[in-house]
Amino acid sequence: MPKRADLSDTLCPVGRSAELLGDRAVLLILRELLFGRRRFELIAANTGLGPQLVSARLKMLVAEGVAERRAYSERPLRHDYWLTDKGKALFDVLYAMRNWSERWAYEPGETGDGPAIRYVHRTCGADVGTAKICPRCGAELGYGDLKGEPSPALKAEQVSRTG
Amino acid sequence: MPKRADLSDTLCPVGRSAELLGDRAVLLILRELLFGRRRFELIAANTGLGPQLVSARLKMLVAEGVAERRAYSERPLRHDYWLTDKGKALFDVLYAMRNWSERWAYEPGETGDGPAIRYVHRTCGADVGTAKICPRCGAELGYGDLKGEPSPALKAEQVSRTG
DNA sequence: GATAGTAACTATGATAATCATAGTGACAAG
DNA sequence: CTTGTCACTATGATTATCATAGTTACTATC
Repeated sequence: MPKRADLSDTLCPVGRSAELLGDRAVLLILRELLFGRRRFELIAANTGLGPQLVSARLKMLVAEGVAERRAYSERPLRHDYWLTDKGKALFDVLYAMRNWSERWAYEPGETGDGPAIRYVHRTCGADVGTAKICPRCGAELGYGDLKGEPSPALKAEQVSRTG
Repeated sequence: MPKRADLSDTLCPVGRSAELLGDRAVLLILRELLFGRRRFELIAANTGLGPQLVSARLKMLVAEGVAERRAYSERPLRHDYWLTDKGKALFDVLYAMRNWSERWAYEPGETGDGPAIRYVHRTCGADVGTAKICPRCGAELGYGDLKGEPSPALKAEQVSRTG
């Protein structure tokens, strides 16, 4: 490829975020970080991305202020990656993607019985389905408000990736 | 590049949609289609993408059932592209991207005074800001419910692209 | 104290996606 | 019959991505 066209100077808000989010590797890494998987090797294993690509994208996310690199051990020196507030706010985007997929991206019965991931509202316990606001208590649903439970089939897939 | 890793068989809903949406060109084309710009040349001009890429992505969107190719003129034969219901449902994702950008992706004052795009709820007239549900009437906000008004600066940018 | 293990990366070469630019086909208008 | 429009396709250079292997720095085990 040639150098990718630069949209970072467009004023369009979709164009701006597309510069960051219009990249499979970035989306997959964000998924891992949002699920609380912070370690390099775990991210690489779960996403199936090569270490070089993971490394490059994590550097980019740090440079963009979306993630933060922290030492979690001094001896031996080890680092992991945490989302900043700017990064946590991307939950809404990935949640919208998840909702779209649950509705449109599976063949009937492909995920077993229910959704691929069941989300429960932490504060009231309701299964939110694919709603944007909690169907029981009406609260908005953002980062940290939901507890995700993968279906047995998805859980099996995740285990097979991490070994 | 090598063949891009295929995620279309993953059960993870984010992974599945990432296969489609983790691509700058796709996001930009969807933006155009959601804004009602259906003609090939207009899409190419507004996105800044080359015709080959636009052509390839539109074919893919049609193959995925996200868009539809229709003849809008018989003589001369001319085609344009319309979103299907599956495509219209992606509004939620792009709207979440827009909301994130409005909050996190601009320097202070960069868009002038207000947001880069002001959204008004069609049925009640409220300026929704960056809310997920209408702050006045409480309705959920989906495809077709909002009227977007670009800021003067963004409008100028759009005009400069299309000539 | 030499070997094996762990975690976070970096290096290398092959492959293919992207870009810039130019060109095509079918028709309409002047 | 030349120019213009619109939806594309063709070509070659560039470069991002993948697969695989290697590196660094330390710990744990034999």
